[in-house]
Amino acid sequence: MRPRKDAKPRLTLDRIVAEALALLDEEGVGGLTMRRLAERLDTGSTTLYWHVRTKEDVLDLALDAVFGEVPLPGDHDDWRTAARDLMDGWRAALLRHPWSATILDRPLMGPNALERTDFLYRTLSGAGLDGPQAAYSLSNYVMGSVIMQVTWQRRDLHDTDAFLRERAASYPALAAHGLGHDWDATFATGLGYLLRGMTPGSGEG
Amino acid sequence: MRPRKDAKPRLTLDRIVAEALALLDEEGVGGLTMRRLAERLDTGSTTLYWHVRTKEDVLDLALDAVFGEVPLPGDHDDWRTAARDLMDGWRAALLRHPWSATILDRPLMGPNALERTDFLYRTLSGAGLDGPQAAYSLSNYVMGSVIMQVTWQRRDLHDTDAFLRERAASYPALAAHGLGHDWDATFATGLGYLLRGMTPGSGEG
DNA sequence: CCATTACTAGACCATCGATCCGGTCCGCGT
DNA sequence: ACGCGGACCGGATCGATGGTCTAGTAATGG
Repeated sequence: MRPRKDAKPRLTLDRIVAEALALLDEEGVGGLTMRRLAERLDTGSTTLYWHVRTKEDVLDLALDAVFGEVPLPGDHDDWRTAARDLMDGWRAALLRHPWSATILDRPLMGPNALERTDFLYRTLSGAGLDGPQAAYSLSNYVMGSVIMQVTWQRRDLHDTDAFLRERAASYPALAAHGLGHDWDATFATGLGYLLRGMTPGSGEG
Repeated sequence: MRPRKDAKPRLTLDRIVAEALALLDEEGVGGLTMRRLAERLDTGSTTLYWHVRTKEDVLDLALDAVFGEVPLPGDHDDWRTAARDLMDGWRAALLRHPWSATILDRPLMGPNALERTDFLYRTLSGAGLDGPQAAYSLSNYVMGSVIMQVTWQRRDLHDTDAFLRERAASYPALAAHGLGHDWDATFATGLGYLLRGMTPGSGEG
């Protein structure tokens, strides 16, 4: 009836990545297996390996797709505003896909990540700073903040705080303050410290 | 002749953790399997599960052992010096065991980690700062810095820089500067910015 | 019409974390 | 002195995974 058999749309790398992202969003890193991914794409697991060399490739591609969601700041006269916008967007994208925080221990060599890193380099170098040093400072801070936030938000804070209160003798400060707090405010404050500390001209430490 | 049969010393949790740490140091996270760990302890894999609930427990214990290597700073009149010492030791211990950086995406609830976190809380709170906020800012920065350093140092920078130079048109700043740089200096500089920004009295952002 | 390329799938392999079940050794109460 | 129960041990095994082998089928260009 239809011009082609309508059962299966063509399998493409884009479809694989999109489905992997959906699966990761729904079930996290542990839920992504090549079999389940193939099943959701209505194909066999072997077929995936025609488009992809290893599962690591899938993760790399999915992670770079997350970076693709980060908007590149427009033109700013203030480099600090541009950097802050980029870091805020960077963090927001990673937090939208919490699984991504747990696989950040891999080189970010995808085109989306590279494009944003290059933008960061250009912005900071253009302001008279040591580009790599300033860029690493900022992005390291973002990565660490996201990883820690995702890690601790996964826990049931009620149980954790109770655990700490039982050991108040050993950990008085932790028991007193608890572990929950305003992640957004902490991130913004620390980012502000870093940006304020970077003064063009004294580029190197 | 000997009081007991000398073949096998008793298997204890401490021996398991110590051997796991050695195995991780030698072969990384991928090299740690329950079978191989048992083999090195001259026992069967099943036996490990009498002392340990899951493999995750082994990783948690090994990671906390790494934190145990971090020296607690002595008494300082300057809270900034104390915090800097702790963060430097924290970073050094993680870098001594690069595998640890890749499993930092888990709650640090071991006694060694908690003891140091509590020390950090106390130091910062005692200085009139918002303890949790300041502590998270600092430790997030340390975690991110270590993870990124380990991640990028694993790569062959020569190949990576060549890869970038081939794409200099797309990533001009990256191609110009390359990715290698002085990790220690970058870390120290950024940590200085964070510490300088934390002014007691204006504890909250 | 055919052959080459793009693509698909089922069976299969080695390995992993974890468990079942059947043992062995040691300390303690009697 | 004894024996009994819990601490401890290990071979076989389970279900699942990442990845490959082999054998195909659909489309395309000569």
